[in-house]
Amino acid sequence: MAGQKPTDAELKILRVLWDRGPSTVREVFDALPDNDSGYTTVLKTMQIMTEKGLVTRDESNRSHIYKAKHKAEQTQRSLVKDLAARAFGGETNKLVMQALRAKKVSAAELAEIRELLDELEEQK
Amino acid sequence: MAGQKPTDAELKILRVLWDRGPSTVREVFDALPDNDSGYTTVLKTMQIMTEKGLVTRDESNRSHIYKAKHKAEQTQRSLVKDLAARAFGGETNKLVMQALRAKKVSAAELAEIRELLDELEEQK
DNA sequence: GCCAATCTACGAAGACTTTCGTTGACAAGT
DNA sequence: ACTTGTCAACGAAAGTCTTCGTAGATTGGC
Repeated sequence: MAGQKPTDAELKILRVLWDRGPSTVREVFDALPDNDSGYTTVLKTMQIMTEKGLVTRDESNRSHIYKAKHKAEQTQRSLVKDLAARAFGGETNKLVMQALRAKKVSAAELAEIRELLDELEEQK
Repeated sequence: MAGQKPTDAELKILRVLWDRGPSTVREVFDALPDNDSGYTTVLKTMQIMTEKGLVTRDESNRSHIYKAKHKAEQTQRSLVKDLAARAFGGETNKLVMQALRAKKVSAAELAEIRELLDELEEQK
């Protein structure tokens, strides 16, 4: 019941909706980085996302207003879980370590992660 | 030139090859958890992986011996990077934090992550 | 040598994703 | 009212992924 996994094109659209909040197709289209696909492509994809339940829409105006069904954090977390399962046999800690090595993380960000670690350890 | 992203079925096979080392199709097939696909399906997928350059194979015996082209860490890291880009706008630290919240990580694992943080900080 | 088992190779079917052209409804301006 | 522009809806095309049936080659046992 966690809602299914968005495809690449769907995820791009979700990211716009998370950023902007409820939006029309036109607004999403304009906000998409690197206009690599046409307006009707975006429209079609958003219609499919509605069928799948990834977004909801308000049809009371001519320009329908679309809204992401799940918060960014929820979807992101399930994507991370999915990758952990598929590529790391569920060993989330391995995923974390690879992520940390994959790209430079600033000192401030490292500190933030440390705080989270503290918090998680307190919960025991 | 980092080699492309493996699909779901391909990743399952790669995980077996990483575990077992160079293997025949039969060995991979037998090692696959939850035999959800037939022998020829696995064979076909591995042939495609050869074309794509995800694996190499030694054809000197009748049973060809397949080998993952890239090490687990390389592929895993690029998968993590890819997810960070697609779902987190490249903010790897956000991905790390979601991962840590997504699933319980044992105390020992937390400690391991702390060590890595120390190491990364020393590199400055 | 012959039969059965095992292997590679090929091709095609079905599902899913992404793409966009076209159509018809509606709106706004003149 | 007429024209122009914007919108949702539909359907079809192309690409990819996963599936497996079938065919042909090779090996091993009898």
